[in-house]
Amino acid sequence: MFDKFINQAKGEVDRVLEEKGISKEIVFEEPIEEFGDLSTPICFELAPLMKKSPKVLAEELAGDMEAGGFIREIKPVNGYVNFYLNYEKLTPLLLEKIKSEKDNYGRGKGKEKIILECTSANPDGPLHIGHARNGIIGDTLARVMRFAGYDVETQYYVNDMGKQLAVVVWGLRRFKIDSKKKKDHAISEIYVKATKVLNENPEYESEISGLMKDYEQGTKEVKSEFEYAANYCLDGIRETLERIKINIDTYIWESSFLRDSSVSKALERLGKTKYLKKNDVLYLDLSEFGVEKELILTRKDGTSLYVTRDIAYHLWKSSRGLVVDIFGADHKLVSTQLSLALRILGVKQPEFVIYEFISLPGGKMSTRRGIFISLDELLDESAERALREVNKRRPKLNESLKAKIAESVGVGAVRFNVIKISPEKPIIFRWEEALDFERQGSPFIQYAHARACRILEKAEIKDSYEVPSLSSNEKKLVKVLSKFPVKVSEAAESRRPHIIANYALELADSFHRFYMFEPVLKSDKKDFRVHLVLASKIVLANTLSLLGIDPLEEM
RNA sequence: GGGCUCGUAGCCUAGCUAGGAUAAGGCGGCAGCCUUCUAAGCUGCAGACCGCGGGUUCAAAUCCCGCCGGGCCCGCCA
Repeated sequence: MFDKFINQAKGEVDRVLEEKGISKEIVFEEPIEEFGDLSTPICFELAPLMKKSPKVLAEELAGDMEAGGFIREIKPVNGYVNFYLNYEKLTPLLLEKIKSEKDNYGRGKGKEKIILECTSANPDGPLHIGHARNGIIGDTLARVMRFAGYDVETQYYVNDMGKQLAVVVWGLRRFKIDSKKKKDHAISEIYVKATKVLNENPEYESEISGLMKDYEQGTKEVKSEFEYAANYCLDGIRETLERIKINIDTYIWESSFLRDSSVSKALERLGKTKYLKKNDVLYLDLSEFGVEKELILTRKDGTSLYVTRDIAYHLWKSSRGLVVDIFGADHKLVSTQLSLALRILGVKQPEFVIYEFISLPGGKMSTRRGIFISLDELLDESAERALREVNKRRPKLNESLKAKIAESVGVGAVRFNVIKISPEKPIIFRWEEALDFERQGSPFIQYAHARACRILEKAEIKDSYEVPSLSSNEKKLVKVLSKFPVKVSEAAESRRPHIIANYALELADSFHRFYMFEPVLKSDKKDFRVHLVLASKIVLANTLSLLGIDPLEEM
C-alpha cells in the first residue's frame, strides 16, 4: 500500500504543477523520521524557472495541495515538500490485506516467461564457494521473479564437452575412484591426480584431444564414459544444491546442441548475415558494434568451439522466453559477443547479471589444482557452528529439533552472507567472516520470525480490534510492512535480489525494536498488537522464503 | 598496451541506475538492560575530509574527466 501512498503524493504534486502549466518527472525519497514519510526536492529544480526561492515555492505548492487518502499532512520545510502517512487509515487496511492474502501478500502476476541460467559449474568436482555465489544469486532472483509474477524456469548448463571432463574420463581409466567419498569430491580427486600426471608427462596430451574428438563424434563407448563421469559428479552436486535449496528445473547438456545439429544450423543462419567472415576459420566481425575482438566460431578443422555451442543454446532459450544469465565477471566480454551474435540474427538479446569473484586471501581458487573451499565444507562448518549456538542457548531442547534448527540456521547464514552483498562487489573469503553470525545476518531475521510465532502461540487472535494511535516503533513497523510489495517488484525488475536481503534486515530490525519496547500480551492494546505481530510474521515468512531461508518457528 | 570493474570509520557492508536535509548499519572497542511474549534481542558512547585531484550544479558518496591502488578480460581453451 506504500505504492498507493506514493502515487497519491505524486498525483497531488502533478495536479498542482499542472495548474501552473508545468509538467515534470517527480522524484521522491524517504527522509529521516522528523521530515515525514516521503519527500520531494522538486522546488529546487523549479526555483530558477519560476524565479522564486525554493522555500517560498514549497510553501506555495504545499498550500495548494490537499491531504486525503493515505496522506495525512503535507508540510513545506526549507524548500522540500514533505508528506506524512495517515497511519490511522492505512494500518487497519494493511493488516487486513496481509491477513487475508497471507503468503500471497506482495505477489504479482501475468508476467512473461523467463529462462534463467545459473550455477552451470563444470562437472569436474564439487561446487566451491564461487559457484555458490552464482547459484545463490540465480536461485534468489528466480524466487523473487517468480513471486513478482514471472514464469521462471531455471537451467543448469552442463559443460560436458570441455577438456576438464575429458581429463576426468582419462583419469577414471587410470585410477580407481574412491567410492566411499561423496561423488563430486571423488571426481575432483581423480581430476587433480590426472592433471598432475598430464603435467608431468606432456606426451599424454594427445590422448586427451583424442578423447574429446571421439566424444564429439559420438563414439559409443566413449560417449557412455563421458556421460557416466558427468552424471557421477552431478549426483554429488545435486545433493549439495538440494541442501542449500537451490532449485534447478532443467539440466541441459552442451553436447545436445551439437548432436541435434543446432550448432550447424546456427552457423548457417549466421552465414546469411554480412558479419560472418572466413579466413582459416569462421568468425564474426563485430567491429561495427564497437567490439574489435573478432569472435572465432570454428577451428581450422571445422569443428565447433564453446561459444558456437553457446550461441546455439541461447538461440534455443530465446525461442522459449526472455533469457537471463548469471555470469561471473570473467564472462563479460563473451557475454557482449554472445549478445551481439543474437542481435545479428534478430533474436531478443539476453540479460546478464554479472557477479565478481570470490577469492581466497592467498589468491584465486582452482578446481584443477584442488585449491578451493567447497560449498559442502562451508555448509558443514556453518551448521556445526549453529549447533554450538543452539546448545548454548537452548540446552534443554530435544536433539533432533536442535539439529533441525542448526541446519536451517547454518544454510540460511551461508545464503544470506552471499546474497546481501551486491554482485558487483568482489569478495575475499575469510572463515571468520563467513561463520560469524553477525547481529544483522540471517539468524537475526529468523529470530524475529520465531519471536512472532511464540507470541502468536500464546495469544488469541480476535476478529475485531480497535486501532489505537501508534507509537513510533509501531509506525515504523507498519510502514516497513507496507513496503514489501514495492521492494519485490523493485528487486524483480532491476534483477537485483540483494534488495530483498536489505529489506529483510530492515523488517527484522523494526520488529525486534517493536518487540523490545511494546509488550504485546500484557498490553491494553493487545488485540491490535497481536494483529500487528501476525502481519509481521506473515511478511517475515514471505521475505525469508524469497531468500531461500527456512522461517523457523522457534530457535 | 587496450577494455571492463571495485575503492565508503581499525574491519565488513548499504546508499550510486533516476544528484538534495545531519552519509545508514554490522563486526571489533567502551558503558549498560534478563523474577516481564526466547538476550541469536535492545539502549548509549567513541570512530568517515565517501581512494586522490579537477569539472558540471543552487546542491556531488551519487554525474563527467584525469590519476593512484586491487580484481577481471583481451586463446582455432572451456
